[in-house]
Amino acid sequence: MARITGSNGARTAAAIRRVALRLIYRQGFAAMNLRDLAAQVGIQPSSLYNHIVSKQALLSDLMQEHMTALLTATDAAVAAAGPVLMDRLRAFIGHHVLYHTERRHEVYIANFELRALDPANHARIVAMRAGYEARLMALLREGVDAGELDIADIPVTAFAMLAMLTGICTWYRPNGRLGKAELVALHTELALNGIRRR
Amino acid sequence: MARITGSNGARTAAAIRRVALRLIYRQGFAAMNLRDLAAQVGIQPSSLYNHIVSKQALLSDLMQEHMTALLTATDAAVAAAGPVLMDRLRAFIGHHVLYHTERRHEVYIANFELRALDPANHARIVAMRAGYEARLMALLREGVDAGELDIADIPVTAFAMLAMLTGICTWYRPNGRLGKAELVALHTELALNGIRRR
Amino acid sequence: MARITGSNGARTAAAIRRVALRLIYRQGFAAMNLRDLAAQVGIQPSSLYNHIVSKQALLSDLMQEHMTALLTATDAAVAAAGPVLMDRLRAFIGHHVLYHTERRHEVYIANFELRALDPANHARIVAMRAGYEARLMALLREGVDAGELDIADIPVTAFAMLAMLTGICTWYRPNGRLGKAELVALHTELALNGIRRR
Amino acid sequence: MARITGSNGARTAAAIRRVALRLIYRQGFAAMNLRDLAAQVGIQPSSLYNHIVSKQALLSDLMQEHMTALLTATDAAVAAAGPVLMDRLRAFIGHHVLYHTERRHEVYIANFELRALDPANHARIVAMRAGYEARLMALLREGVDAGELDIADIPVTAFAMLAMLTGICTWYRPNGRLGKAELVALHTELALNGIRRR
DNA sequence: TATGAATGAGACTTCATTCAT
DNA sequence: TATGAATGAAGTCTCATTCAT
Repeated sequence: MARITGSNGARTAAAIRRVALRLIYRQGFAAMNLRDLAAQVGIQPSSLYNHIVSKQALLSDLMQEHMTALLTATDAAVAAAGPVLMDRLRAFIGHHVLYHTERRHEVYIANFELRALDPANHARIVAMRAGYEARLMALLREGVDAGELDIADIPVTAFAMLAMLTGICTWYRPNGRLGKAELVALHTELALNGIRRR
Repeated sequence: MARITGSNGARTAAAIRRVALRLIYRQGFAAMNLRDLAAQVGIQPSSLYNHIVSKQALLSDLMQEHMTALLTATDAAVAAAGPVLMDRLRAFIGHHVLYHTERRHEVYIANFELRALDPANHARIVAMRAGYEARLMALLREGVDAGELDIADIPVTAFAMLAMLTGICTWYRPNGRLGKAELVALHTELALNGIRRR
Repeated sequence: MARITGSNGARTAAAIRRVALRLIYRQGFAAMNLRDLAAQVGIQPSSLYNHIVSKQALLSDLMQEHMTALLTATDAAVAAAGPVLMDRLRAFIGHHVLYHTERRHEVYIANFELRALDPANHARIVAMRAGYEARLMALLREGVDAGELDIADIPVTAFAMLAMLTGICTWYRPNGRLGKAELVALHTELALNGIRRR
Repeated sequence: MARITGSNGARTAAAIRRVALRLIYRQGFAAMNLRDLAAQVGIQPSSLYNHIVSKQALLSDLMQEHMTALLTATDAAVAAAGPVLMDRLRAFIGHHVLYHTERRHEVYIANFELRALDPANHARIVAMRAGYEARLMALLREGVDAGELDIADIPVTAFAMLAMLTGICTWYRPNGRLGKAELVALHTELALNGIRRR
């Protein structure tokens, strides 16, 4: 009967986010319904509203948290790689691959549920996404300027690289044939081979 | 309001498919509703059912038609490229890029609405998709066996290439900065550079 | 190609009535739909309207034809029984049982779909039904007056007899355990035993 | 429009069942719609689903409750009649008549909406109904074996008796010409006269 | 914080019917 | 006489959300 003060609420909120990520990933935001979400959390639908403002706000929060975390973690990984350009580019790619296997639900949602956001939220998330793409484009430009990369069109190349690297989260399964290290190695080579000056 | 005298069933059916592709592409299948579809076609919602069996069957039909067309057109393009392996691989890539710019609605839907299919339809479409991937993998294997390609993991590479090339249809707009020929050239190089023996 | 002039239409109309009786009997008037009716007749739903005025009119026609036929046949059977009261009563009962096994679809519908009729049709059919009940009540009264029957309440007894005898069409099946003659004999005794002076 | 403060779930559920019985009795299950049901209960159609699973489940529940109540009450009435066979038979008949006047909506529905049940529910209700018929047949057999009844065919006679006694609920009105006691007396005599050894 | 009951909007779909051909 | 295509009304049911308790 005694409730662990101050902990149940937070635990419920966390469960809601966790289950929501899974459901939106599997079914899509529009197809996910709050009944199922509540049921899998173990509460009644009306109780969700003690933890979320609305279905739309839940999506927007999940996306924003994800984008913030992605940008922060990416910057840290690149910064930790030191000053050498190719090290930083490898760090970006490696981190992207790892992040996209470890948090593929968030990633998938952030990529494919943008259209479900209402205009205000949409603008905010798209801006953060553009920031991520801009970081890659800056690295590519640096490499071109330094004569280490051979790239005909930086934006198209950046999009192509991101599409390739992001595609992982549509088929990756944690217990699949390949380990994370192998995935990182394979994709780093595929990506860099495509652009390295030779 | 006004009934179009001499209205043509085939024309209506085609309009339904055309509008449905656009709406599903923009909003997603779950978020699209038949009211809007009917309105944009210029008929009443109930009239849709003179041409479709159900919303689900409409999706499944659109996907199946697309996959059939894609496989047929791909096979023709590759066959037309002659016997040389690298010509056929270039033909596959080039055709993929062109097809994915010209029919990006169908492509996008076929890639991202699989989860909206009911189990029977899902299995059917996934099998056709696997056929498409198998065609690329066969070309890659041929190239490896002939010593022209250097590929560490054929399935992963095939998925990566397809993800990269398919990504185009998420950002391509018909009147954008780049023409189709440039897109084809850029992506062919990016893809082949990643795997060519050097 | 050559059509048997003047016969197809009539044949279709007859088929509609035949199928309608079966469907209404099985599913009820409200649950029967014209799509199924048309399909079982082998035409398109819109073609039904070359033969019927409306779903409601079809029901009303079927009922009215049935009631007319029932009244006519009953009168003939009773008249053929000669002048003796008990012969006429037996004729009424026997005819009722036979008719209710042979045309149980019509009978069932006429008894249980009255509420589906619109007011005008309802009044017409109820009046004919009352005529049928009145014929039985007249026979019972004659029997009471002649001292051959012992009946406490003629209307209630008439209703009870009719309910009992009509009940047959809820369970009778043409190839069942009992033949028609046995059914007639059994029910005649049950009915008469209940009211015969002793 | 006004929301009834402190509204009571149990009360609403009971109202739904009460109104549903009346509407199904009057119009038939297929012709009854949930809009009308909700309106007569005083709630919105969607609110019905806080209390029922589906229209079909509502019907099935109503029937099942009725059959359970009928069987229980019948067994109690017969048991209370003591050991004498004819007393028990009279108790069965008398109870049937009373029950069929007092709960004629339920009775009528249980008799004439069987076809509206889906297969699983249909089988369940038909089995309970067969149990009721079996109770009467057992009494009749006992009477025949004891030499008190003269019955040519027990099943047919049971069906005929039940049809006769059940017919009451098609015409009985609470404030009609006859009181319940008279109805019981009249029908008991009609039924027993038909089968009593003489 | 959790819930049961209610809501209004709207979803897909069915239906009887019409009408030009 | 038959049909394909259209219609408007209506049907059951789902959904996100609210609110008193």
